[in-house]
Amino acid sequence: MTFFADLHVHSKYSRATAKNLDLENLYRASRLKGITVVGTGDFTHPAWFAEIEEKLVEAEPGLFRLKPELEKELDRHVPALCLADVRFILQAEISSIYKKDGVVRKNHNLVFFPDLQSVKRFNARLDRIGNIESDGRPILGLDAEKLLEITLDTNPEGMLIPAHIWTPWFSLFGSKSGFDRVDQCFGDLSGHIFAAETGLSSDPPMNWRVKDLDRISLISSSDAHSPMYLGRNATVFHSNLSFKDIRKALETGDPAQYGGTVDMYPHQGKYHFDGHRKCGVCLAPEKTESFGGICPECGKPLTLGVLNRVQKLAARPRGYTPENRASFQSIVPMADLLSEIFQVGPKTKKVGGHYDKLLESIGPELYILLECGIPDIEKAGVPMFAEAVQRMRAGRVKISPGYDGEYGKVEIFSKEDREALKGGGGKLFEDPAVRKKKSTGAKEKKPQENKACVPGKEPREKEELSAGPAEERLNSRQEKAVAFQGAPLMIQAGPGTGKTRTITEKIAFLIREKGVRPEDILALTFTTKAAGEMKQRIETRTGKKPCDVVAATFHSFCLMVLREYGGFDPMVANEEALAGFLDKACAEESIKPDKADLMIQKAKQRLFSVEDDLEPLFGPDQAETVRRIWKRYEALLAADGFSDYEDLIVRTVTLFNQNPDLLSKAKERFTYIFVDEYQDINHSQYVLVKTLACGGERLVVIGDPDQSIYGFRGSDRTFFNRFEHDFPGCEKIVLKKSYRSPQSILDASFQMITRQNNETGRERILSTLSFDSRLLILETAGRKAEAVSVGKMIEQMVGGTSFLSIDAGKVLDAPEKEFSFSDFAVLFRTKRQYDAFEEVFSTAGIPFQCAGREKREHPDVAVQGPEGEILNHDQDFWVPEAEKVSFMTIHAAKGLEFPVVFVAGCEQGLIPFFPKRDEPADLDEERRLFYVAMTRAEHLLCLTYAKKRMVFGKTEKREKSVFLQDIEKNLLLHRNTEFVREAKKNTPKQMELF
DNA sequence: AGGTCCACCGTTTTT
DNA sequence: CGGTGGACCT
Repeated sequence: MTFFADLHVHSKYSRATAKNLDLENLYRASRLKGITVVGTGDFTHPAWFAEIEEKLVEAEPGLFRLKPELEKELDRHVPALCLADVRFILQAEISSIYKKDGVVRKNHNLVFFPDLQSVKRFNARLDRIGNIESDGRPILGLDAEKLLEITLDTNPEGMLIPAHIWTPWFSLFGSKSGFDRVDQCFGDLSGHIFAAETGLSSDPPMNWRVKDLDRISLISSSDAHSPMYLGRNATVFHSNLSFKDIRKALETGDPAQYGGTVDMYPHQGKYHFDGHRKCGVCLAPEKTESFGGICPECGKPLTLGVLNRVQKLAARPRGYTPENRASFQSIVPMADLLSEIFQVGPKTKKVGGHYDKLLESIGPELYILLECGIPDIEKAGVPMFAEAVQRMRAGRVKISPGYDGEYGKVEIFSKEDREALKGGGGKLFEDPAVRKKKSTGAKEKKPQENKACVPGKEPREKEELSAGPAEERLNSRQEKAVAFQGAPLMIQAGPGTGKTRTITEKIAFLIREKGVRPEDILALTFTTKAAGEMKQRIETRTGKKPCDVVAATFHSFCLMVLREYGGFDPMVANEEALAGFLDKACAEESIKPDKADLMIQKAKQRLFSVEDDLEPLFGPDQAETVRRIWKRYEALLAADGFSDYEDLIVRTVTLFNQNPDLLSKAKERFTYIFVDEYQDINHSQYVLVKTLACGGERLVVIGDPDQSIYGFRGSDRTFFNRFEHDFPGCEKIVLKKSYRSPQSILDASFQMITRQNNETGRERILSTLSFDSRLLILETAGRKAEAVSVGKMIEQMVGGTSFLSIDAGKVLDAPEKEFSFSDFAVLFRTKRQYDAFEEVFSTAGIPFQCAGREKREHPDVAVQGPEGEILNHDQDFWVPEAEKVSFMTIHAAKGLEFPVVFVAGCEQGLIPFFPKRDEPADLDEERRLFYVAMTRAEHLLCLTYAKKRMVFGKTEKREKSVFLQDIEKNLLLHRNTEFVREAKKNTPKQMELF
């Protein structure tokens, strides 16, 4: 049999869809339109799937029908001539946003299954990857290739069809974030892609020009967001009614089974031509070329349409027709024809009335438009309608093309036609003047030359760079730091100034130019991660792997020394064992284990022994208690032959003190000692460094005292400031160029941080970036509102156009940038703040990951790696490449950078944090924390705060952070929640294209 | 031993 | 508000 199918629709659970988009109305609309097989849409949505299970029953293999009792009820409201069978096919659309080959990709794919069980399994798998509840068309950070793999894995009979493959924002071939070829997207699985959806803005002849699509069957569907749009595009089948037969028809492309498509004129689609909706500029691709892709009105890049993109990928000329091509027919939806005839909107009562009348007297819409004889149409008595259908079938329609989200406009009758037809003249049928004509743009405007070319602004300052490949280039200060020799060196490296690069370059320089043996270089760090990264970068830079430079944490270095020089092999007790010892040691004492732990560590860090006078550290009240606990703790450790971490450093220092020979040996061995993050050094580590480096010129320390945020665990930045005193004759180099943040962010953070001691005369860091952005300050009602606002901003920015350019105040003075979820970080002072955000983001379907969240169980938040796999639940980990928004504490964010940074809770009590009620413990460290937070941003920094917040069970009024008062007003853009709402209202098009 | 009630407290975190 | 832990009870 021959039938029409509409294989891409949505339900009421998708964004921006009609509330009445339920199975009953899909059924009814299918009958009115003449569609036999209709997609269910949205089967991933739990509520919608429940409706599917409840209301549908299998009719033919893999196809479903409404339960008879429901059909019966509905039959009464359908014209007699439209009473035909309707079958549902299980269908959903998945929106994938992910990075591939370093580029953000966004595409939509249709997934079909022949049975409910498969859908259940499929949904269960997606549920672990992202939030499928929040929208009928879920947004997942899932690679399309992976999605295809999951589909086939769930049921090899299932099919995945890339949706509206040409739309700029979300599609396989989209100009904004798509691919050039099918195999770039689907890799080895490309063979399983045997069909693709043309979308409203392209039709088969456009697709025929692209060689990559030769083996692919084109389908056309409505992507209906309301029942009335159903069937505006459709696919024709000459097959049996079953899932298998439909699949086979598409897979083989056999003209005996697959009958091609019915398409609206692509010019009617929203993205056919190029242009700017706001500027009223609509251009054919050739014209766009002549303007260099720049809008002649506003000077920004034009939104390129589908035709443009097709031409870019097309190997064949316009009008190329392959052999054995499937047939296709162009239509104008009946409501549009009637709207044109009566010169009223397509949704008006008048159009509706005539529409109903036509269906009642002739039959379903597709039959009227495509098959019914003209005389029969005339009999229905709708004036001019038969003529309109005839012209449409002959292609005699004029359409102003759609562009940049604006639908194209259909014109069938000119003013003169209208007059003539009203006058009853029949001449028009032969009028050769009315041929198919395409406008080159209804509102095309003349270019304004001075505006037309606004390329990127000149960089703020010309970089003095040394020669060599880009990654090796250093600015003059960095170069000086690399080449400097002859005295201890301190490099002060503010945020984004290329600290690690300078240090690795210097090490590479010593090895390459100065003949220093790699194994004679010691690089000390505070974390294993930092040590690993350092090692890796040296390997990359020197091209030698493995690298023999001793890049190690303080603790692992000490362990090495104790083994190699001290002749003993300490065993460090694990966390569990240590906790056990502490528990025992604290039994019957007034100090709790975790407090005692901190105290003992503190004493060891200060190189106190258990016999020393502890009063200077803990006061007269607690000194003796601590001593008792400490003694017991040491005994317990010794009994099992354990050490704790601090012991490693203490013993190493002691070893060197007591054995000058060993010390000389160690000094001889390491001709160079590098210390990274020197501002985080504590007393015992400082003594160790000084012991090893004393008397030589071999020491290089690097760090930034403004980023010292670990005072609570012993770090003491005064060692950094004392360096010149400790190592007389040393050289100090300050790096002053930031490669990370825009100037306003640097200035704002500078103004804030220099207030710590009312500093004056310090030089600010200069940005090397060619754009700038003001800081957005967002005031929200409460913690939920704060999370919602941030979520909405992220949605808008991921959606395509930055919401930033919408606001007249303009936050970001930068070229349009594409953001993906991994580009965002939300930073918090406390982990407690995660809660509201997790809840809101889960509901909104925005993927996120929390860094360093411990002792929290969130089985509903699956931990997912970059491949969309579930990698395990035991250890909570944060994957930088995962396509997710990062939630982290400011502490955890140190050393990282993100295109867009939100700092949540910029209010008194959180930033600065008040441990008690009224006063912060260490205002300066809180200030430095905020400094670290602010300077993570590469493009945009948004500081949010809540006007009220629940604190210890009571809702409190909150004031914005005092730190914000230290920033000049002109760098800031203050907004409240309303702003987010407004911005959202103005940009519905990106996330909901159709 | 296991359960219930009430008082209390509430940051940041590496080795 | 919400989790923990000590005190006290069954």
